[in-house]
Amino acid sequence: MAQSDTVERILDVAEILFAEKGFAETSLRLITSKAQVNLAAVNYHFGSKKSLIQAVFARFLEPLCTSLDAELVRRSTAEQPAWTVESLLNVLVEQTLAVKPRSGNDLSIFMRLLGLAFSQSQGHLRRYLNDMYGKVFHRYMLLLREAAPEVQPIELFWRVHFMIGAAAFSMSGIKALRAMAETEYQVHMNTEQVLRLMVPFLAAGLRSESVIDVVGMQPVKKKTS
Amino acid sequence: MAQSDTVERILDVAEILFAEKGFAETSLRLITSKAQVNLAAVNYHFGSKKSLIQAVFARFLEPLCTSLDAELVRRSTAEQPAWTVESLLNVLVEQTLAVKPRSGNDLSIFMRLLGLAFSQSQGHLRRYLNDMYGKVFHRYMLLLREAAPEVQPIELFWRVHFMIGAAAFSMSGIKALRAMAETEYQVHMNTEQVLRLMVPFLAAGLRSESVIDVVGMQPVKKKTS
DNA sequence: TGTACATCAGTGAACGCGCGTTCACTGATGTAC
DNA sequence: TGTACATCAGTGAACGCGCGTTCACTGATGTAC
Repeated sequence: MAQSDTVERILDVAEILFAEKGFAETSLRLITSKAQVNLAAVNYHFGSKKSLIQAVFARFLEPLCTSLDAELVRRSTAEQPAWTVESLLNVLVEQTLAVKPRSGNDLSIFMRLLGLAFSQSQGHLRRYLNDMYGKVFHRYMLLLREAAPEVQPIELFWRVHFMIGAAAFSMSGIKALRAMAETEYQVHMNTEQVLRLMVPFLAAGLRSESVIDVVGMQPVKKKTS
Repeated sequence: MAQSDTVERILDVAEILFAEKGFAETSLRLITSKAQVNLAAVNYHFGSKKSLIQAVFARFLEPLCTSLDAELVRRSTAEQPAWTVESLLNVLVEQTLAVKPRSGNDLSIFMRLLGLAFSQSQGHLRRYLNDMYGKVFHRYMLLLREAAPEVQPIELFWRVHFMIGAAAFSMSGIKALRAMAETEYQVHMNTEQVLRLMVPFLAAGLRSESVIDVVGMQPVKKKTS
């Protein structure tokens, strides 16, 4: 066995199984047996199960965030038409699609993992992702805010999370949903097409008229007042 | 101890803990010790951990689905203005809010549980929920289709799932998200306000202009051709 | 009214199991002299 | 070129632990005669 082909094999299998079953429900024994690797190898190479989870995320988020960040900077400094909500959504879709081709792994695995990162209560993971990729997310949020100045920042904050939810959820269940759509409407769609279907839905939602003043909010009380 | 006050105590505690930590991460030992109840009592009263999970859902979904269904029927048969996308979303929000006041439990617990139901891979739970509450969901889908006739059925199918995702995801992470919003914008919002914030976002997305012809689809090939 | 039995909520202790992790060890490869 | 040692990926077996579940049992209450 060539040097440390083991590490890749563990990551490949772990990625698929985590996406399929979640973190707590996927045991190291299952991962290592499917990867045809010794049980102790995970702790040898990664140190712990937690670190393995982080490594799985790093492997696909690192290139995505790097290239997304570069593209945001490039098109912001170039003399180009200003960002619109649509163009911001589109650049996200394009960069996600561009990162995809590693092994035979499907785009939907990435999306499902992203969804899990938020919904499973892995505190360590949320902290890790925020430390590593918070900067890109923040830049994206700023651009989005400029592109939709009529929406109040806090409402935009929530809308972005509605958007993440729509994406993570649909993508995470995309296999089952596609099957349902096929039997019911006799039409086949791939993951990329579903992703593109999301753009106008989300753009319209993000730009829709503000209701935050109707809903009402209380300012946070200061501790010393 | 009066007869079977135990059952309620277990459900109360389980509901909170499941919402907080997820199903796999919440042990029966933790539930029974917090409920000050014997460990074996869960299996005595519910039969298994799976059944306890289902019982937790049944206790709050049963009244919600019953009253939602009744309200849909009532307003469909009454001589009322036809359903709009907004009024359909609003009736869902209203019925959810109306069910809330049982013990001191927060609305966000219900919402977080709903989110978990989709995102944790509990196959038995998804099957159970579909069996019990699939009928109401189907009725709701039909009304939505009538309210947005300009959107092609298959695109509406996907958009409804974008919508479910947005709701399930934001609600399942609502505690963390609210904390972020508070530190960043110095504004406190409760679950009800977030829920109402979702309505215009989703309505605009659902009604947005169709792009399905641009995205392109292949008709499903018949097996014999 | 008194006795024998049935029912049933609840208990305490133990069961076997699968988990993440640890550790002493192997065996191949590289390096120093 | 040969020997001694270091490095390091990988291994096999065991560790202790917490888990869901089981089971024989208790003790209070209800019922039949």
